[in-house]
Amino acid sequence: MKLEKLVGERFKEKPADCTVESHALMVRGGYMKYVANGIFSSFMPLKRITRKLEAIMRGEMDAIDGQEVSFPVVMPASIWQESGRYETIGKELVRFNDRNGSPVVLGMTHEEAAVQLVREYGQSYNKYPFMIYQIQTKFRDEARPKSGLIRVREFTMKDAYSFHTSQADLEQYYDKCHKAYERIFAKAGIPEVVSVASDSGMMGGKISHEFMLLTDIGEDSIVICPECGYRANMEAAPNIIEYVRTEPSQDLAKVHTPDMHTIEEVCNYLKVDQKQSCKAVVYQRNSDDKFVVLFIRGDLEVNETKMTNYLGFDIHPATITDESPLVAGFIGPVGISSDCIVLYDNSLKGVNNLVCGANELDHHLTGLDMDRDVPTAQFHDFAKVQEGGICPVCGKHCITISRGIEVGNIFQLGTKYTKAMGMTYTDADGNEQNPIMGCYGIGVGRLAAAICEVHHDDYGPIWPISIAPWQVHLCAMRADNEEVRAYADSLYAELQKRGIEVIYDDRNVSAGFMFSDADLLGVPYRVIVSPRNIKQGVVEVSTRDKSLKTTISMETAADEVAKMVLDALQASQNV
RNA sequence: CGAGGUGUAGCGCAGUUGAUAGCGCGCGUGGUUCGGGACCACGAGGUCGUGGGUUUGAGUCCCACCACUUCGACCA
Repeated sequence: MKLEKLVGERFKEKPADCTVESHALMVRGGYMKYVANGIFSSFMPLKRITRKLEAIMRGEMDAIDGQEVSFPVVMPASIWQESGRYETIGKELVRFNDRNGSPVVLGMTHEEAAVQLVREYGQSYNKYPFMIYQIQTKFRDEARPKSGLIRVREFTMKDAYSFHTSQADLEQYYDKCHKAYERIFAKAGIPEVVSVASDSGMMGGKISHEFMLLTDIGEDSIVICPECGYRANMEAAPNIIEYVRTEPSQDLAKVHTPDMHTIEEVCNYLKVDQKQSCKAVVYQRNSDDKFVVLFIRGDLEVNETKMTNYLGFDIHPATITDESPLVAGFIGPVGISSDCIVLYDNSLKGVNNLVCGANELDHHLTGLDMDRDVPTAQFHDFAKVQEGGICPVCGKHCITISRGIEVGNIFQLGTKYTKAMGMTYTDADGNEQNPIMGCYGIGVGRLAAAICEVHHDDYGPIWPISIAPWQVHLCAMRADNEEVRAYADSLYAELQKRGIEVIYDDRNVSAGFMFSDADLLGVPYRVIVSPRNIKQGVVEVSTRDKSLKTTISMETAADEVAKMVLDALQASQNV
């Protein structure tokens, strides 16, 4: 490929709306173009990267007996009604009517389609287990797309669905898939991806893992124990509490706390540690705005996912008005309105001598003793784990919290979809059973962006050779020089003859211009032919990551470069 | 959905008290250059987001709407 003919432009200035480097570099490097909110078109360099990522995924999916299939982008609402998700999923699922007025949806995930495809096939136990997968477009009408390809509305996903006749078989396959995923990320050049225990959310099922690439721009918080290796998504990490009780237990007393609405203000005023306070965090049920009040120790933050999971319905932060049965800023467990759902976090269990709201304007209570004053309280875990918190596995105070990009996930779905959609098989004893499912996803574009995010410098991406759009970036400096052109042309042909993917820059432009473009394309090997080098009978070879910079003889350049590339490629696949 | 911000050439932006719409990059032509985004000359390119209003006159002031964007909410 000649760079001169490559469609798409590279430019110097950082686009105004880019908040992350991968976004800026991929726009500046001519990889993609904005179309609409959360929707991009790709140019050839990105297409070549994603094609290679997809090839890696195909290889690994095929290796664990996956069969590639294709599900539709537009599906009849009926199969989503069968699973129940037509009603339960929010506006991310795009629903519209076809010309006949029949409701249809845009595929945002394909469990329904997978069950629909194989429910006739899988009627006997002896067809199991099997796995089907596809690599295809998904559309999710996200509320807030951001960070370039990291969070978009339309994207390509590798999604796989496995079917089993026993939980043990699912677990065994799940583990195989887990290992396949590790190989995929290692081959794609980011072996540092870690799997973390996660919350299953709308997918259903119990066990699930997310594959996280740790970087500060990540949207997820990950709880890590450096001592024992425990890792979990913040959403799913249990918060362990140390039991704290002080003696003697004081009597309840009302204190005047004028205009003090936050727990910080109250604690500063009363000169007590926030750990000796009980704060109220108020939500409302989405369906009818009924108030849900959570009492939690003052220094902790609420994990809303845990609340939603416990409650079994969705909530949103409350709007408290004068008509509400709550006194904003002064809510406490003693004498709280019975017109709300009241929850207590584990952090308050058995604790005494707390400061809390008095359910009366400008007043708080001191001396709250949970056992004595709120004897009916039931305690559950609703808090976020904090930096330095207690590891739920090894019990040490060493939890660290990192940010990560979720590049893939795997779920043990169980029978949620097969049961809802009436997929059954006859087992060896002649009984009807629902197959047990697992599903396994990787976002292709997000993966490309995530790799860029952790593999770039100030000048552009540094693509791992396994997924780089090309393997060699050949620069003919002073292409108006006959010798340069003749030699570079022949080297271009010779490298291609040896199976090397070459992007060839023979434009008659200045060196800086040429190098800047090469940096933006991030091709791992750069080969420079120039009058200066020709005089010395050499070509220059360097790697994009600057780990290698050398010269080799013009006579053997094609063979040597080809060997370097093929060796590096081979090494990247030995994982 | 809540709170901010921004809409002016392909991109990044300036545009003062209301009076001929500008700069840089990019693009085209010609020339000079040539190892880290060179330079000169000439040139093309604009319904100033949309609609309404005020005014002799609106990119600029007022109102409404739309789009985008940042932060939250939400999210396999």
